[in-house]
Amino acid sequence: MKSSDKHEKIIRAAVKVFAKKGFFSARISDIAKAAKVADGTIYLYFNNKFDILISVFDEEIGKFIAQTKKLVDQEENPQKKIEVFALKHLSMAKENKSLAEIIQMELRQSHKLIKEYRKTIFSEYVDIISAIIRQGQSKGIFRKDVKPGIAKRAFFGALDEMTRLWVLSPKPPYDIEDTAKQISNIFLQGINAA
Amino acid sequence: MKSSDKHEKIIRAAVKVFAKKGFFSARISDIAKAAKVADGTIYLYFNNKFDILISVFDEEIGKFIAQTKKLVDQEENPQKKIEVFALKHLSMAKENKSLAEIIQMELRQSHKLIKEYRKTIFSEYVDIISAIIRQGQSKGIFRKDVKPGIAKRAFFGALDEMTRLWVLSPKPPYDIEDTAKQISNIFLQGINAA
Amino acid sequence: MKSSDKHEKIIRAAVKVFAKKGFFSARISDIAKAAKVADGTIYLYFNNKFDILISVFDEEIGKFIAQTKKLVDQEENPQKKIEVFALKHLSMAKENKSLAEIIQMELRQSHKLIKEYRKTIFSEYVDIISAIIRQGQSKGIFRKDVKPGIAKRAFFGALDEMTRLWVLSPKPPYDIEDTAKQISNIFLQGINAA
Amino acid sequence: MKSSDKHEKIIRAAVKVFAKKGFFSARISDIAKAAKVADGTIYLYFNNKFDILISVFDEEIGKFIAQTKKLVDQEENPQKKIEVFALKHLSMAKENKSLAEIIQMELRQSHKLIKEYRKTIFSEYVDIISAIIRQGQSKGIFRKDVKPGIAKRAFFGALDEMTRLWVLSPKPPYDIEDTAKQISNIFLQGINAA
DNA sequence: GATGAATGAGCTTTCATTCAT
DNA sequence: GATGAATGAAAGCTCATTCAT
Repeated sequence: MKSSDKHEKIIRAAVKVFAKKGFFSARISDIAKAAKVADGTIYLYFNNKFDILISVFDEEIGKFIAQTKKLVDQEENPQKKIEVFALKHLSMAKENKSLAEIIQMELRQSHKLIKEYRKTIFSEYVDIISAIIRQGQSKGIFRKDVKPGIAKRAFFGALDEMTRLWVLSPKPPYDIEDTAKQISNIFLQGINAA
Repeated sequence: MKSSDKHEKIIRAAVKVFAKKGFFSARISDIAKAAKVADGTIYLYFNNKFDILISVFDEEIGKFIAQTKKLVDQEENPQKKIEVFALKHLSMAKENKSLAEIIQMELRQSHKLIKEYRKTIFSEYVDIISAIIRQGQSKGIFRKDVKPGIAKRAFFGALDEMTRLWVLSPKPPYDIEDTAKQISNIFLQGINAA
Repeated sequence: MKSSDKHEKIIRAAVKVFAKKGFFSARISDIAKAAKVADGTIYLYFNNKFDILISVFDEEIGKFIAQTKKLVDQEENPQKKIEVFALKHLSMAKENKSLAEIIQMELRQSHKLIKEYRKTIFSEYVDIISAIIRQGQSKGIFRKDVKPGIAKRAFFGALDEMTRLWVLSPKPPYDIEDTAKQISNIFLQGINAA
Repeated sequence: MKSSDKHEKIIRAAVKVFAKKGFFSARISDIAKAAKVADGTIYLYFNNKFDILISVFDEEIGKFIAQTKKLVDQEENPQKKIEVFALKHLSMAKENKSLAEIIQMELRQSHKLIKEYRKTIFSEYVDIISAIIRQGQSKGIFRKDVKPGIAKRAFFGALDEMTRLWVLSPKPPYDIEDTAKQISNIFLQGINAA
C-alpha cells in the first residue's frame, strides 16, 4: 500500500531527526526532507508535530515491549528471566540507538501528555520486572522483605542509566552482554533469599 | 551586592519556570515576571536563554554535589557511605523538587552542550560512588569481580529512577528514608563479598 | 450529458458551501465533498476557485434576472410592475436562500473582477427599475423631477436591505408579501406625480 | 502617549489595507508596512488579524454613529431630521471612503462574530431612523400605516446602496447633497400623511 | 474522464533579543 | 543599571492546484 509506506517513512525519518535534534529543535521540514516527502505530506498522516512524537512512542515502543514480554515468558526460572530482561533492554539501545535516544530524551519531557503517556507505557514495562520478582518470592528464591514496587524501579533504573551512557557515547562504551550480566548479577545477589 | 541579588533572583525564578514548563516552552518573559524584573534585565546577567539553563546547572547542582561529598566524607564505613549517599540523593528531590525536575528533564536533552555538560558534571557525581566501591573492595568488604564503573551507574540509575517517580507524582509517592534504605540494602547485598 | 451533470452538481454544491462559509473560508475539498466528486474533478470544469464563484454568479443570477424581466414585462401598469419587481426580489431570498446569501456577501468583495462584474450584472438588473420609472414618467404617473438613476438604486437598496435581514436571520423575520407591498407602497407614493 | 500612537497608526493602516484588498486578502505584513511598524508590533496591540477588523468597526463606526445621533438631535422637525440623516450618511462615504468600503464589504461577511456584531451595531444605527418615524407619526406628519421597522430599513437600504455606488466608483459618481435631497424627498413623500 | 495523494508556496503568529529612554 | 516596546526571523500548518494512475 502506498499510504502505509509514507507513514512508515515519516516515522522512521522522525525517529532519526528527533534523536539528532530533539523534539523542539527538530523542524517539520527536517523530517520531511529526511523522509523525502513534502512538508505538507506529513499532515496527511499526522495531525501535528506532537502527534508524530506520540506515534513514534506508540508504534516503536509498543513493538519493543511485546518482544520483551515474549522473551521473558519463554524462560521458567525467575533468575533467568531477570537476565533475559536485562540483555534485551540493553540490546535495544544497541540495535536501535535513535529510538533509545528519543526514549531517553523526549519521554522525560514535562509536557502533560507525555507524563501521562509515560505513566501508562512504562508501568506496563516495569511491571514485567515486578511480576518476575513476585514469582521468585513465592518460590522462595527471592527475599520476602524486598518490595517489588521499589525493586522493579531500581533494576529498571540501573539498566536505563546504562542505556543513557550508551546513547550518549559516540562509540560503544561497553560490551552489552558483560554489562547485562553484571547488572543482573548484582541485582540477583541483592535480592537473593539464601 | 545589588547585582548578585538580581542574578540570584533570576536563577531561582528560572528553576521554577523551567520545572513547570520545560526549557523550550518557558518564555524569557515568564522568567522575568517570576523574578520581578524586566525582560531586558535578564540579558544584563545572562547571555541568552540557554545560558540561564547552564547557570542553573552549574550553580545549583554544584552546591548539591559539594554537600553530598561532604556528607559521604564524614562516614568511615563504605556501607554506611552508600547509605548516606542514597538518602542524600533522594532527599534532594524532596527538598528541591523544581531543581530535581529540571535535572530529570532538561539534563537529558540532545543539545550538544548539555551532553558535554552532563558527562562532566555527572562523572564527578557518580565517581563518588565508584570511589566508595573501590574503597570497600580494597577493604575486602565488596566483591572484587564487581566493576566499579558499572556498579556506580547501576546504583545511581536506581536512585535516579526513584527520583523520577517522585518528581512526576503530584503527591509524595513513597517514604524517602524507607526507600533509600531498601535501595542501599539491595545494592549492598548485591556487591557484598561474603 | 454526463459532463454537464457534474458541472451542475459542483455549482450547486458551491452555492451551499459559499453561503455557509463564505468564499475565502470555503475549501475546494468542501465543495468537492458536497458535490460528491473528487477534488481534482473540480478542475476539469473550472479553472480555479474564483472561477467557480464567477460561474455561480453568471449562471444562477442570470437565470433570476431573466425571470424577473419576464414577470415585469407581463404587466402593463408601471405601478403594478414595481410591485411585481419587489415581490419577485424578496421571494428569491426565500426560495433560494443560499444564493441570496452569496449575493449579499460575496458580490460585495473588493476583488477587482467582482467589482467589475457587479457593475455589469447589477446594471442590467436595476435598469429594469429605471425603465419602469421612465415609462411611468412619460405616462405622467410618476414625478418628472425624480431622477431614474437615483430612484432605481434607492428602490433596489431598500429591497436589498430587506433581503439582508432575511438571509441573516435564522428564522423568517417577516412576511414576504406584506413587506413587498409596504416597500412598493412607500416608493410609489414617494414618486407619485399627483 | 507612545503606545496609543501605534494603536492609532495600525488602525488607520488597516482601514486602508482592508479597503484595498479585503480582509482575507490583506496580509498582516501589508498592514505592518503601511503602518511603518514591524509585523510583530501589531500583536502588541491586537490579539490577531480578526481583532484588528473588529477594532476598526468598534472605534471608527462608533464615532460615526455618535456624530450622526448628535446631528439628528439638533433638529426638531422629523422631516428635517430625515434629511440630516441622509446627508450625514452619504457624506461619510465621501469623507472616509476607505472606512465606507470596509463597512460595505467586510461587515457583510458570513463570519459568526461579524453577523452578531452587525446586528448590534446596525440596530443602533437604523433605530435612529425608526425613532424619527415614530416621532413623525405621533405628530401626525407621517402615515400611521407605515411600519417603522420596515421603513427604517428601506430608507437605510436606499442610502446604503448609494454609498456602494460611491465607493465602487473610482471617480465621484454623483453630487452628495443633491442625492441626499432626492432620496429624502422620495422617502418623505412616500410616508407623508397628507 | 475521474481520482485523491502529493505538493510547496504562503500565511499568521510567537518570542528571544535589542536598544532608546 | 533597568526598563519594556519594538523588532523580525523563524516555523507550524493550510489548502489550491497538479498529475500519475
